[in-house]
Amino acid sequence: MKNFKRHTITAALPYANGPLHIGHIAGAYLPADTYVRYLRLKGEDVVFICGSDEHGVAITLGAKKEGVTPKAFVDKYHSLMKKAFGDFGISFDIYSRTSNPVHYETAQEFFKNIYDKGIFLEETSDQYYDEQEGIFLADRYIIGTCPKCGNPNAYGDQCEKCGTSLSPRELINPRSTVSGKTPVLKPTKHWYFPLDKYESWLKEWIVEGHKDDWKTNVYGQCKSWIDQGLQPRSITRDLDWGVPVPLKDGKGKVLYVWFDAPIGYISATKELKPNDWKKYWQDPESRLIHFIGKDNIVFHCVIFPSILKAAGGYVLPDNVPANEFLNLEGDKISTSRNHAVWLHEYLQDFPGRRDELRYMLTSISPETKDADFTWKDYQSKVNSELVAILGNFVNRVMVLTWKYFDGKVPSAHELPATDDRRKKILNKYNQAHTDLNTSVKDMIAALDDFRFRESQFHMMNLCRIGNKFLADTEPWKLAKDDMEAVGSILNYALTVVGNIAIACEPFLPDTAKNIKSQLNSSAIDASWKEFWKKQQLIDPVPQNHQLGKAELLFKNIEDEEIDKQVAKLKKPKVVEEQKSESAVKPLKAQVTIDDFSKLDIRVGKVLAAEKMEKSDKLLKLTVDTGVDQRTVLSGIAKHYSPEEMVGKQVTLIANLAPRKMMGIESQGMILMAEDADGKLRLLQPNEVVNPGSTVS
RNA sequence: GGCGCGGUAGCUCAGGUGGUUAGAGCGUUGGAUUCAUAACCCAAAGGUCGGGGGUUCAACUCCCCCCCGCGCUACCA
Repeated sequence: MKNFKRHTITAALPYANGPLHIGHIAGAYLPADTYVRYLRLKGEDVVFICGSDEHGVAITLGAKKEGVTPKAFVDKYHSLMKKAFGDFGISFDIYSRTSNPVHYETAQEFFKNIYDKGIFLEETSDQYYDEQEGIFLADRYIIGTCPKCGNPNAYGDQCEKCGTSLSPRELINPRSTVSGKTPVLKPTKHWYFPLDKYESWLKEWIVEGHKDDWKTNVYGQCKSWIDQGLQPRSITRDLDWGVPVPLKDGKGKVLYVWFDAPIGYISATKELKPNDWKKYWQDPESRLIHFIGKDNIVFHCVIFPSILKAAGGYVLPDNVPANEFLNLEGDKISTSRNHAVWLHEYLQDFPGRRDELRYMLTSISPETKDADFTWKDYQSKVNSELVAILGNFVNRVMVLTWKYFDGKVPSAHELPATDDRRKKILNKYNQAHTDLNTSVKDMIAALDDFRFRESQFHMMNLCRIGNKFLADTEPWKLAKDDMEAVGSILNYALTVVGNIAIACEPFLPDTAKNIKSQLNSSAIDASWKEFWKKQQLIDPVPQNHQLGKAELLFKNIEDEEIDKQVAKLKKPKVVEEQKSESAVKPLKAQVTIDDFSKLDIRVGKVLAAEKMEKSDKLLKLTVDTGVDQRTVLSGIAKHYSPEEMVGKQVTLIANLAPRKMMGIESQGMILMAEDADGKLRLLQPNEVVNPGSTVS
């Protein structure tokens, strides 16, 4: 690997519309924090950058639903997340936010820079504008009469009845679905970033250049994207919340959120280092690493680097160690179903147990595939690894030293004396020493390679070897007649404890501190960073040094504690205010009873059902509508199997214009309820009725 | 459906460019031990390496087909 002078480490900017859960932590922030702590311990020059991503439509909608301004909305979640990160001990050098003035300036400069180079494409088009709401309307927020078939409720992008794809301007009598008013046509200009022009460069840089050093999941995802062909991406929006487009004709427009968000890394660095931020982003000897979840791969590997490239003079990410996802008790983590372990709640329920969560999340880190967090597993990891292996080892060494030497580090005597017992001790010592140094090297090699799970395992090996060393040498037996040997053994055991205190710091910072304080190390640990340079055991505790009192590092997690957590998941709490509200869609424009009565809604019975060829979502249903039997296609394949649909009563719109999908005509539409998760459930009468019964 | 990433002991995972009895930790069982939070140490049992073909003297490792999980993408009227 190239030798870099400094490191710029970023962790994905979390979106400021909800609290953090363990999936976020395991995906990006914990690995990033572990890596950064490691770099700092090595004495590297490193900045660790993060902040809240606070722009985008989702924020404005969320704010609207809570009846607050976007600013107030993001303020709330920004401080919530910042506090949770702080409480958990993620050691950002700065946790900033994209609503900061510095960020506005930076993002605008970026835009201007690329704009001035003439790289952007500009396109002006007439778009409908809702004068009452003062907003431009996206195509699907406009309805009107279809020019082809006369359907009065065709959407701006497509008519449901005849299936023709439309543009909003073809509609007769367009209406805004937001206000119900007639929108007016206004020209609006947008800017596009020509990603396609960077295709060959991306191929060279990623497909060829990072074939071997990027993770397979990351590389594969990028290659797939690039191979599919890239297209210009619009990077501006008609919106009043965000970074204003810094051009004369950019009034009322903001930078699209994915354009401004990654620039947030740079603005945050500026905020942190106003005078020399540039070297972290522009000096080729700076190593840029993005820690993200897999949902962010293309932005960080393809789009943002292209933007950096266009801006010119910026370093590109050297690596993007993206993690897969974390599941919880066998299910996807879901905010709306409250199927999640919220970071702030964990910290409340398990005070003083930050390292336990770190340990658990690292040991199941979704580095190569989705992982599953279970509370039972958490308990087992804490009890049988942290308590039994690490905590126990440190404790028994401390207790032995106090017992035999009043807590003073005994001297190491030359042991290879004549008798066999001492020879055996020397053998065991040599064995342990070799194994320990191997583990240290393995641990550090894995850290360099972003393999944190494995690295942490090697760290724990130090404790395993330590335990074995004690069991092999049995100092408590020697105490009867060979205190010199006991002293040598404990001297070495304390050396191991000291090295563990150093080695565990990237993974378990609180534990490191705790062990150090038990070793009473404040006066002696100045040279301990040598460990990271030499990549081998150092001699951290001098003889005669007075130790502090022994204290247990970890407590066992009792069954009741995890039972409580599991129960909490099973019984989703009476959903919290803003969470449920933000999941509910806004009301559509008012209709009259006449509008409603045009619909022929009736109950039918499913006679047959089969999967559509080549489709993941569509089921082909044969429905008895009372008046006929017909074929209806429905996008419910993810939610219902063909078998369970047969015989079911369904509600359908029977007079909807037929529509061809995947080569087959659908004659009607099955009504479904969709919850916040996107989960679909059939709408049925609560008692069986005759097929053909109408709904009104 | 297309593309990408995975599918190895009960659980979490290792297994460059194919080569003797497929490994580790945790769990389980048995033993030993008492310095230690019934912890530690030793040992054993546990896998037709998702399924089926093929290439090869030899495949977990290469090729083809299929199944399952996850993600991106198209069809959800």
